[in-house]
Amino acid sequence: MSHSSVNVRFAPSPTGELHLGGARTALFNWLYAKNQGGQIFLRIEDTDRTRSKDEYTDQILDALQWLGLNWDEPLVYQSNRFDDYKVHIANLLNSGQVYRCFCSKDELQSARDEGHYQYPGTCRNLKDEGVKMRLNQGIGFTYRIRISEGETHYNDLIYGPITVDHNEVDDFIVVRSDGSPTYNFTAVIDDHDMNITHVIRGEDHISNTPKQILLYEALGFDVPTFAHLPMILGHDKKRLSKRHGAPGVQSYRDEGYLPESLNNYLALLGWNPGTEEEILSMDELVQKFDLSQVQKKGAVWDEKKLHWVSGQHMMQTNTDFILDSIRSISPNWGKGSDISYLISIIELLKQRAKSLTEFITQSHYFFQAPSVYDSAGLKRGWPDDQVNDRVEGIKSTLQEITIWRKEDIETVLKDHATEHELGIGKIIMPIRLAISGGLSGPSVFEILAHLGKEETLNRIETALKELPQ
RNA sequence: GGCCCGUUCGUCUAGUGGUUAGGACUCCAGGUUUUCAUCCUGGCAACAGGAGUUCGAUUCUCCUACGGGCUACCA
Repeated sequence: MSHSSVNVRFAPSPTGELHLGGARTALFNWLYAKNQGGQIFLRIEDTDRTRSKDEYTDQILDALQWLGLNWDEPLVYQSNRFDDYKVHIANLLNSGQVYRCFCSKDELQSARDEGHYQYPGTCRNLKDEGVKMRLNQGIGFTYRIRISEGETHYNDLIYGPITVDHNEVDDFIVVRSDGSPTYNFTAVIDDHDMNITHVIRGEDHISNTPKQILLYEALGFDVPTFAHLPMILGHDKKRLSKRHGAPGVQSYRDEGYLPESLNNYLALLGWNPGTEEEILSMDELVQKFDLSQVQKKGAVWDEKKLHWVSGQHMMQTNTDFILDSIRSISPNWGKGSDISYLISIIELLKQRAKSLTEFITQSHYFFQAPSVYDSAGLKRGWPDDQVNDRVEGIKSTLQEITIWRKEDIETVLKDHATEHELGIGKIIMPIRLAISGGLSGPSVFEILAHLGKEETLNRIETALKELPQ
């Protein structure tokens, strides 16, 4: 393994399902790793034992798998690493870089309530006897890092140079009174132990970064390179959350979006390939991805554009694959029909279905006669019983067709129109209504050919009986 | 309150010390289509504000405003 190889990680905490922001972070990490020929690791940040749940871990892994963001081994759980953290704490305590703080949560909270936002340093310089006394009294304590004066700066791959004065960095807690390590502490140790070279994460971590750098230095570790990604926003420009009705990644799968579409749109949110291309395959994304093209500004999530991206991908997607994908979200779709029939239906709908669910909702009439007729459609296409006479004529014409294929049907119906001096629309609209229940869809001639002569005539017969309503 | 970050059409974005400030989504109008969708053509629509630097600033600097993030014994 060469020294310059890139290692990145995605480190979700299993306190909820994978949401869009997390997916975007995962994607950018993954794209960067693949682009650089590096590796991407996954770390489950489950140090908060009360909020972490295994079912969320499962959901997150499932979502990542669905997105195709496969990760390298090993998969790291922070909850398995508590012993490692303890060793480092002991060392830091010995060297005096960390000290025990006996202040209670309530004390600290009330100080904050009074407007003192920073830790007042109450226990910073306790003498050994003072510490010993409190320990003997059984007073609970946390460990805090001792931050010295100065400033810390680093060069963010996306935001550029960032400097923070240590006055702004509290002696923050690294180990809680229950003995569990906090995020900033575990993240540093893990990123070091996992050989992470590039930390790519959300912009909400910018202000954690100086704290972590200070910890890297205290522990004598090399500091990795940081890159912070802008947030994904809701329409109110606030960070996207459940409040915006932003669901987990799985619901996009259930809504019928292909992973490639979601990835493509997610990539476009805060990044562009430097050209005006917008529809990109995973391979193209990997090839063109570049952190220096990443935006600093938060980006508003736009469902409509996702839908458009999805439609573009759908047109380019292999039909067999679409069939498999439809079946994966709706196993019973087209059950009982030949695969070749389903394939031809997908071909017909491919240009108009922008998601897998739209294939399903737009294909009902290929499998069963319409049970209701669209009312707006009836107004236009079958307003009164004059239409019935017309349709009777069309029906007889269709009945005479011997070879039931699209071309012949088309010819016959067009001839019928000419013969009776009717606009072709006058013929097609009622027929479309009769066979599909609505006024939109692929070529009527195609639909008739697919349904077969008998089924077509049956549906027309039914419509003649029931319409006009 | 403090600190950090940001600000080009409604949204995603391109862009340069001198451009008719470009593209995409959405929306609207027209064309193609038997319908819908696709596709094509056209249209609406932006440099947050104020100073400064400069012959000239959307572009560089500063200030203000606005927005976001952090300020937890969450991650």
